[in-house]
Amino acid sequence: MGTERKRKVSLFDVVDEPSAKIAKSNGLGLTGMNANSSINKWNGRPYSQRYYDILEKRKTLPVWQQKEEFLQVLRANQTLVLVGETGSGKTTQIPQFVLDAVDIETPDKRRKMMIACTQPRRVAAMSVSRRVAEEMDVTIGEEVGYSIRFEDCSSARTVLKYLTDGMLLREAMTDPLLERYKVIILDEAHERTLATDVLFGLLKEVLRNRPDLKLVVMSATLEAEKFQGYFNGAPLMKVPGRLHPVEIFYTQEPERDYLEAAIRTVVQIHMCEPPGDILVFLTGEEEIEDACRKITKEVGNMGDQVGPVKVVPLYSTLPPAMQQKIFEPAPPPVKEGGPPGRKIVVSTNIAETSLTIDGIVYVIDPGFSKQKVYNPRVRVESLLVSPISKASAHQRSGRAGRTQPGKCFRLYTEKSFNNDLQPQTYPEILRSNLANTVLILKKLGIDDLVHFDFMDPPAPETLMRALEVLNYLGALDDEGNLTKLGEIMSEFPLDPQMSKMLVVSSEFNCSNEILSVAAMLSAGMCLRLSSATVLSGFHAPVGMHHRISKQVLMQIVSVSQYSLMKQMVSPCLEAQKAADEAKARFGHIDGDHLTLLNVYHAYKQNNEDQSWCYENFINHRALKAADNVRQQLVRIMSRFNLKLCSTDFNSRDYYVNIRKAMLAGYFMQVAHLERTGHYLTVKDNQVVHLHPSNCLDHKPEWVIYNEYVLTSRNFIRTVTDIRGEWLVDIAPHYYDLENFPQCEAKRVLEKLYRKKEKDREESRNRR
DNA sequence: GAGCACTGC
Repeated sequence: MGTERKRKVSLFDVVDEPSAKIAKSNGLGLTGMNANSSINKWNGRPYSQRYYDILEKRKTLPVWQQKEEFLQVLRANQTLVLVGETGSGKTTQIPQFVLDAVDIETPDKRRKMMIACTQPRRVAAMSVSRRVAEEMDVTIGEEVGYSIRFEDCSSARTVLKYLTDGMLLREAMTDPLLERYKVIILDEAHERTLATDVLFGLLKEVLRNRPDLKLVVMSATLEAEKFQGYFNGAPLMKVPGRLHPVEIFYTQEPERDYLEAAIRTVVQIHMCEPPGDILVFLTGEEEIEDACRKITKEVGNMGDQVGPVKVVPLYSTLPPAMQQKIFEPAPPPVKEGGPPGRKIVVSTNIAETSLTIDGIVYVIDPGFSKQKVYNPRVRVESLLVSPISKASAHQRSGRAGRTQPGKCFRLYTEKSFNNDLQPQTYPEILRSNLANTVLILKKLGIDDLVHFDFMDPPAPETLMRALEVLNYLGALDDEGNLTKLGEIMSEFPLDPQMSKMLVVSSEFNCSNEILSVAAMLSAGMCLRLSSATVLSGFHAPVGMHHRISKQVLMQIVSVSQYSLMKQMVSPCLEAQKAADEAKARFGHIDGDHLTLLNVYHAYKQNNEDQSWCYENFINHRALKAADNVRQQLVRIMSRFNLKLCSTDFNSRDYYVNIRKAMLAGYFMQVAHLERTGHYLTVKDNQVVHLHPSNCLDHKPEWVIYNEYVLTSRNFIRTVTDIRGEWLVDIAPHYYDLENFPQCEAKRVLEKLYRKKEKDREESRNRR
């Protein structure tokens, strides 16, 4: 871990100084250190700077004072770019202005049209619409509503609808000209989600075909000119934010170990700075839990010369009940008149945009985050710890100024900030597997992907890969046109492989079961039931003994058990027992997919009972989510008259059919066990290892896998045993030996093809 | 035998 962090930090030019020396002068052993001298180090820096230019802000009027100007510009233009920092009130105000400005009746006066305001996140769509409904004094779901997956809170009377960007994209699939809308507002456009980027290109075309439609693009400052350029020089309006000034500090030298530096900075702030809570940005769960422990320990070591602290971790996979802790107040002084307490939140990027914590005065920004990257050559998405962008750093520092003037400590040099950080985070569309996106584009009628007007065009190789995958799946024909199958597949909110598996499952007489497997996978379930999972607590580095494996916490243990287990003195044995029991109960030796199916069946057989879940180490919340997904998938299946059916459970084919149906979707994600004892992915010939979380009791010759995870090694996770014969039966077009790299798997396949040929001849002769 | 940033449909 330590060495890895060093490697990451070296992305900023690290001074070649032994880490020991740094640790000695600035290290964690702060006891007895002169507090004031350490704080002066940053207070006295000549290069500390105020980031927000307050004078410039005064030049711009607040959003509610610019209404008339806004209405004029909107009336005169089809597209308008509106720039506003967090706290400008644009998300609630602008849609209400629009409502006043435009005639929402169709020209023939026969029906009303709506104003759509998109948000990247469900919670935002919901909470903002509620607030606006309240401001307008209407009932939510009536004139003002929202629409998110699983929940449509709108009616025939709705004129202003908040919805997620993904939802609007789905709507476009059935209503290509978005004819029910008069104005579309794309909010938080600077976040550049996949859906927002597709909507950009799509809306640009729709605007040409619908002169009556208007588009408002709302974004934070930094990329406004780019949006303006993209939308043919649309006028740009600015509204100021209402953030307090935040003072930015940089380190004089690059930090060798950002985790250590972050902890040191927390302790220094706590010793020397006035009251106010601290927010620390780190990259992932493990790092965060580690930091929390170390901070608690460090502060504890200092005794009662400093105030008490409440250290709170925050990341998305934390149960909601635990996430709530970030809103609890800082602890009171230990004794009356003693030093005040402080809340310290250690968080992933989730606190950068999705979650807002009031009362934060100090932000510590080490300059890194985990980012998704896609390698089209091996078709793998992975997470990489990378330096953040300037925009992201700006966003992070802004978190310090929500309630009062704040300070942000950047654990990198000002030179690094200026020279090394790229201005913007790469948009998601440049970092993702686009198979699903291409399928949606095709369904939207975009035939020429190469000339589609992407704001940032993806790499041609990524598009080629996506087209290739869709062609192998039968969603596109050889000319790249959407097939009937592809059309059905595009309706499922799933990856193309999974949609394919589902659509063909009726033919394998197991659609009921495949629905459950798909729902479980889609709800993010990958059960880790092996005892080794739990045992990791023992094998963890010194100081981590009391830590329970996160898999146990999140995947098989319910929320209420989480707090319980955190308090246990030696939870490892308990957790191991729990996992062993769970595995004994639900594990299926043929694979993890089937184990997921077992868990789902058991859950249903026990009437979705919460206490049953608790007793059986099942995460009730996750199962409920899976059930929700399943219902949605069933509705889509019925819409296309896809039969819901099962093989007799007592039949030998029950599991065989399920495995075959899975293969029909996942034939491109197969690995073969070589004589060396290693697995090689088929065709790509990547060496991979079965993730130790798997439930198999043997190493099958062929496996399908759901995920390819690049971490310390190349792992395939959620794997199921399949048979070589099925490959040549179910996906001969992919297992076409003419077009196959030389390898052991090829020789085995050759044999299988010969055998198949022989069998065919024999049966012919018998006739 | 290991370790999943964050969304969304």
